Amino acid sequence: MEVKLRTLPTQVAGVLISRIATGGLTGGLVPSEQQISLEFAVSRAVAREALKILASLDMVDIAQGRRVTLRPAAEWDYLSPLLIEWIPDDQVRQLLREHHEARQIFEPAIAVEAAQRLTDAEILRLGEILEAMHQHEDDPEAYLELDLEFHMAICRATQNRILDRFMYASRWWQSASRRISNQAPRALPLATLQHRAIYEGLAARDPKKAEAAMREHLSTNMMSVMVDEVPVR
Amino acid sequence: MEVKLRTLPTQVAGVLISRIATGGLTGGLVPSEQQISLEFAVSRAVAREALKILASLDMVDIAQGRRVTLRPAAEWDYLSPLLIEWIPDDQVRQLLREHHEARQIFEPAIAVEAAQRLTDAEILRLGEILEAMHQHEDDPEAYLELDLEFHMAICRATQNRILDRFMYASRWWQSASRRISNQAPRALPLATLQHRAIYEGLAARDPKKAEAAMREHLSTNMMSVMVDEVPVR
DNA sequence: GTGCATCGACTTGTCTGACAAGGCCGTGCT
DNA sequence: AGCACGGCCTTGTCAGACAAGTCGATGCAC
Repeated sequence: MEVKLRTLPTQVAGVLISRIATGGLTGGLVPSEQQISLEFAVSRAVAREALKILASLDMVDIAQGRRVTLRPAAEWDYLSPLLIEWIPDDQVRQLLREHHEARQIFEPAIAVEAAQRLTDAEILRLGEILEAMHQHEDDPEAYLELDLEFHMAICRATQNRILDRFMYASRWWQSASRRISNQAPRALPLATLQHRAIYEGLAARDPKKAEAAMREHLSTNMMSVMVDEVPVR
Repeated sequence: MEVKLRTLPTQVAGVLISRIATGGLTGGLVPSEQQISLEFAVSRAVAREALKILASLDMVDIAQGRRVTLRPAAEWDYLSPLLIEWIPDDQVRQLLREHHEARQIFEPAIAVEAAQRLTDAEILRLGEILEAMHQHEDDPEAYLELDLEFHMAICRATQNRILDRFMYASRWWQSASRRISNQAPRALPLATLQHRAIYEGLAARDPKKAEAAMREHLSTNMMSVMVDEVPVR
């Protein structure tokens, strides 16, 4: 019995991604639609969609008449789960650190903005999520979902769609980061305490307090993320 | 004579985007591949690719058997030029402000990180760009390119691919923002002065000085971006 | 009446083959 | 040496077909 996990183009794109990311391209050339079609025994339509996926990750350029060209690795979309899934573990580990550094930059700033703008309804909602987190401290997966929702809700309260987009686009890294830090002993109850501190700063509409609580929370997570022994996925 | 500006799927996607963004969908339902194919007189393959584009903007969900469903507007990719191009001007104007706010958060932080990490070669390169900017103060388009390159180079120096991605992904907004602020009288020579200050902070590897110069630069730009009369594109 | 299985209509996924349109490069002419 | 042309390869678009999955309505059994 065969389980169909993904569509064909996604699978093909995955192989191409890993081949590109590890430098396994014949002559450094991205294969053409026809070459892909032949090698993977799929129709040209599927090969075509696979290449479109690579293009959407900013990994290649596609133009009529010209063959598909590789783009600089510095510009690839390292926020996409599909890309992350197919690059080597050590790169993922390093990216995880980089993401955490980025998070330390904008999450405290987001807390500051949110503290100045959030509505009573949003405060109420945060309180609910916080309570639910407390209730689910024995269920890591449920806790993780609530944790993400908590941080997203704060970001949403900034009324800034650009910040929101950054946050949303990086949610794979947010999940990965928490999955790791939640492995520490008594991590969940401690996290609840820290989230409560953030909540209180926000509920008091005190930017400084919210920011400080957020920094405190992030520095706890950092320790887990920096450890090399933990599997990244 | 007809000029072909874009591929067919892109054009169709554009119309669908504007229809979705302005609430002009019949019954709130995203049309199916066949409906699109009939309405726009294109093949199903083109209709299909158009929908894939919408999906890549996080505007819709696609799954076999189910018809295409609309996703919440809060999660759309407001960094994509294609999406921006097809939403109303007042939204673009508002998003421009939001982008500037986001920029005020991470660009100073990037300056801090860069000041601690950049190599001699990178300092040299920044100096070259700065000099080129000075030379092109009478050519707004060329100046804009150099300006973007200057800021990208600083971000690149942080050695953080997540930050880099944010910066790269938001380059449409970076361009738009500068195109506006460069309309002010004597904007370019003033900008060169401010960039020189940033450069000097970085070259001295002085995080505080680089950060302060960056903030100064951003606050000048802010004034232009906040003015309502200037066309956003 | 309620619950469930079945069927049919509709949707997206994949395949095949064909031609159009555009870019690249070597040939051969000037 | 330079340029125009033409073949070859590439991506873009079209058409029609069948597979596979979802959803709701129908109708049967209880």
